[in-house]
Amino acid sequence: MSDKTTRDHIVEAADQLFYRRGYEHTSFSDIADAVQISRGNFYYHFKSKDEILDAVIEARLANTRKMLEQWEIEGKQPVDRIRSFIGILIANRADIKRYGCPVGTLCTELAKLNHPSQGEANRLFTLFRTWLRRQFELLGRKTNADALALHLLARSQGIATLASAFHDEKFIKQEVRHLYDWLRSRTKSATRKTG
Amino acid sequence: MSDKTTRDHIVEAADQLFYRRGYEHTSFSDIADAVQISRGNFYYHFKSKDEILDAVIEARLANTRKMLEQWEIEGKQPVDRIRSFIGILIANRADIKRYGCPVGTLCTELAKLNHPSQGEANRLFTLFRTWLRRQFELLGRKTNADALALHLLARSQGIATLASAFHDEKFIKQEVRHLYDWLRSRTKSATRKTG
DNA sequence: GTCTATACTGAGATAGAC
DNA sequence: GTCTATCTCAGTATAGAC
Repeated sequence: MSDKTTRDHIVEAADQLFYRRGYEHTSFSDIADAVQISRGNFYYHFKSKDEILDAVIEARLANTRKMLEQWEIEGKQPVDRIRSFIGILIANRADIKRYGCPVGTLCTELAKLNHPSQGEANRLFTLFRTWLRRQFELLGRKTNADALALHLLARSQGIATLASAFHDEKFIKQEVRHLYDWLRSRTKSATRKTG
Repeated sequence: MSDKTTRDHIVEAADQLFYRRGYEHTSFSDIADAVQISRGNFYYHFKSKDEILDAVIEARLANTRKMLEQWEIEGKQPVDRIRSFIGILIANRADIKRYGCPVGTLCTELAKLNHPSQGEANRLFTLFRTWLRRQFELLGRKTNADALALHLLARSQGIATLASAFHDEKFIKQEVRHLYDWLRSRTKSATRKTG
């Protein structure tokens, strides 16, 4: 565990800071303080701040893939797996209340900056979307699995945004209950509408 | 109409730019270019960039109040008024696809910056929340009117975030249909659950 | 690999002429 | 009220010693 390279430490610290303060608002000094290295030393590991961002996105993609695989192992039934997804809102509620969703807020920021790595960041959303779609397909929702996946993603994003604005954890719990209800109603053999 | 002061022009241009590029990423030069004045001239009208932000938020609050009043005049029934709210997702879909929701993205950004005007910006959310709550109360949903208001706000935010990430207007229309369905189901005398 | 020193840029902000 | 000139500072990035 302690055989992490300096590079790994930089990426880890940057990941945290980009989440909490935003990409643009995080300076090299901020990261340097966190990793306890000098500012100059960065450029041995990365050519620019943008390269750090790309490394952070890459790391998040890898971690997300691992998490999704784990959920797939733990949950035999697709419903259980989707419940795992919904569950992160509860598990991470303290962070979400303070900083919002790491995926949503990063994509939103990069969009405003018109940043070249927008596409890379959006792959995080696509990862969840594809995975959720597959679970809904396994549930027998072949025709609208993608719509259901997007719907669930959107609901989660909205919950994160409002929870952060109003600093309200109770709201997260309230909405998560509704999401579980919604999932149940989509699980019953009834072939009703998407949302 | 053309008796707008320079101050008004600054606030208007800043409003647009803060929405499209974000607050931090917008520089005085950007605003100066848009308004066609020199950078130095700003400080006759505002003491700092933060003061421009406050003026922008103030303007948005005023515009929002006007809009809500208008919806209240146009829609005799509370359901129609709530439908007006949902309708902005369609009316502004082109902007939402590119820049997300002006309220949500501003509040999210200020939260990350830990900016002193966070509270002011959040009043925009509160404005909608209170107004929606009143409409749901008029609908006879006394006990959970606030939860319904928050739920609708969250759904809208999620739609805006995903539409922006995936650059997908069709998704907005799809989800808006579901929102109208949801509203219909909350309108029937049935006293079911919130979401 | 890591450091210090430094260059360069763009940002917010001020002073003072007109 | 609006301008130009300038200040200060923080940010990214580079050079070169160790």
